[in-house]
Amino acid sequence: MPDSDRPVVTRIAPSPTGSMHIGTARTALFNWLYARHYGGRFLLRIEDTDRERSTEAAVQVILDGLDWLGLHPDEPPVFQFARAERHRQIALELLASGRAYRCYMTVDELAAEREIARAEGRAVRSPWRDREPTAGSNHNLSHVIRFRGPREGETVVDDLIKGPVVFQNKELDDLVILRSDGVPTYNLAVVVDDHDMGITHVIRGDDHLTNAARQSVIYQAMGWELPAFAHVPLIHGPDGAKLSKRHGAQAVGEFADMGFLPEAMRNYLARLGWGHGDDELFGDEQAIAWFDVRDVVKAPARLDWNKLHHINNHYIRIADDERLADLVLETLGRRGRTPHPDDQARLLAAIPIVKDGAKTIVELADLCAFALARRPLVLTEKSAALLNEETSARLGRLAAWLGETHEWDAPTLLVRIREFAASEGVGLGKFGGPLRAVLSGDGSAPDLAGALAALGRDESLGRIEDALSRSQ
RNA sequence: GGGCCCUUCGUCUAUCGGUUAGGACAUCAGAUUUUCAAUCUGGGAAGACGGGUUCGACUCCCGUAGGGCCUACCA
Repeated sequence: MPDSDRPVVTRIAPSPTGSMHIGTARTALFNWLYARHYGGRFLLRIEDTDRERSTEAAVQVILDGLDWLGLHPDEPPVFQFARAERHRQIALELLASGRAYRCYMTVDELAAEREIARAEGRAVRSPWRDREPTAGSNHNLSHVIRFRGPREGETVVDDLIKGPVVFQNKELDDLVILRSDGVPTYNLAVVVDDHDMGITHVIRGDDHLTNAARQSVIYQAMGWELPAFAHVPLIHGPDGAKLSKRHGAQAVGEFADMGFLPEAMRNYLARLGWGHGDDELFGDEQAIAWFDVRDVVKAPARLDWNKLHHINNHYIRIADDERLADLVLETLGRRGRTPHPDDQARLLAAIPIVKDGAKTIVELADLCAFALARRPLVLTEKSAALLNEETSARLGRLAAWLGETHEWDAPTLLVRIREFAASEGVGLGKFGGPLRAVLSGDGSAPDLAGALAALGRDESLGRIEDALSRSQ
């Protein structure tokens, strides 16, 4: 149940300062699931008030990332910086009502105070908080506007995941809400935007838990209704440390390039830090029906590549082959491979027989390589070594035997191969290796009958012929 | 330093005072087998530590240890 009568509105609010972290993706997923569960709206806000670090390219990365994941916001994104005037207005309102004050501390003074405050184990204090306003005389001097936070009592963040978290107000410092250059800061902008956008549930990273207290007092000063807060734990690397580049990947785009399917990512990410009994593999409909932020686990979760691979494999198995073929071609294209007109057809024949073993699209592409190779195939040294007088002769007889096969499909071919083995008085092991070698060039072909079926009669027999004529 | 959060198999989790502590991934063993994989069967594997409360604690309370977040005119 939502906590108020207002229709649920959630949002993901990333800052465009680089890549889109997988943790951000999971937070977006949780927001999306929660909104969908209650038939509410899921919004996107780009927090670009840091003019130094925000870039347009990074905005695109976020848009692309959410799009790829299939988490489509219900409204066009709100750009925070574009709303700076509104934020400034609120800052001035706070100033007028005495809930904020001008602070003229210099950078050096602030640094000194910070040091003392730390030594004394208390929050930073500005001497300007209690100074009488001097009728605008020195407003031209460089200064910031600080929020005048309460010094007494406590602020309770009633977090949906962590439960009630109590902060002593005296521990909270008077945060800057308007910089000396007139640009609003994050903590002010978030409150104003979340209020204006009608956000009912702020579901965000654990790292904002303390901010929730600071922001709560601003909501109160403005007389605005507080949203419900839910702080989800961060995602850590396999070693328990904060997820970073050295763990293999941390950006959504990297997972896409590695060949993970978006639906697999959604399933995995949903399962990471949240669960519904013993259910492991489930689709969006089920996730939406089952999801509740209150069930999100309190502890940070580690990224587990094995499980991600396993889930991805599951979704590759049930994925449409044409879609997989397109994805394989895309992957191959990124590697600089020149496409051929019949690639699509060859892939559609090969994918069904190899997809079960593919953990990623990149692996799937590798497994399909044998089907895409063009005649005459170049045999690796290892493959060529499998062809001697005896095996070549046998392959020749096999080719002739297969040539008489009318039904060119895997089950029939398997029977034919077995019959051939019997007629030769040997086991499949005697010619399986050489056959695989000439069919694939590098011995990477899958199941023999399947490979023959995927390649088709002409291509299969042609490859055998090519190899035999060359080894002579 | 201060404030706050967290702690069940290697990993993700179930349990929400009474269970042989369950499942999944990984792992190990066996089966199958034309390489690899896949598949099937089976096994091992956990309540950080120390105190309470209780007839009874993984579940509640306190402490310790360890990990994390915040402590910016970043978000």
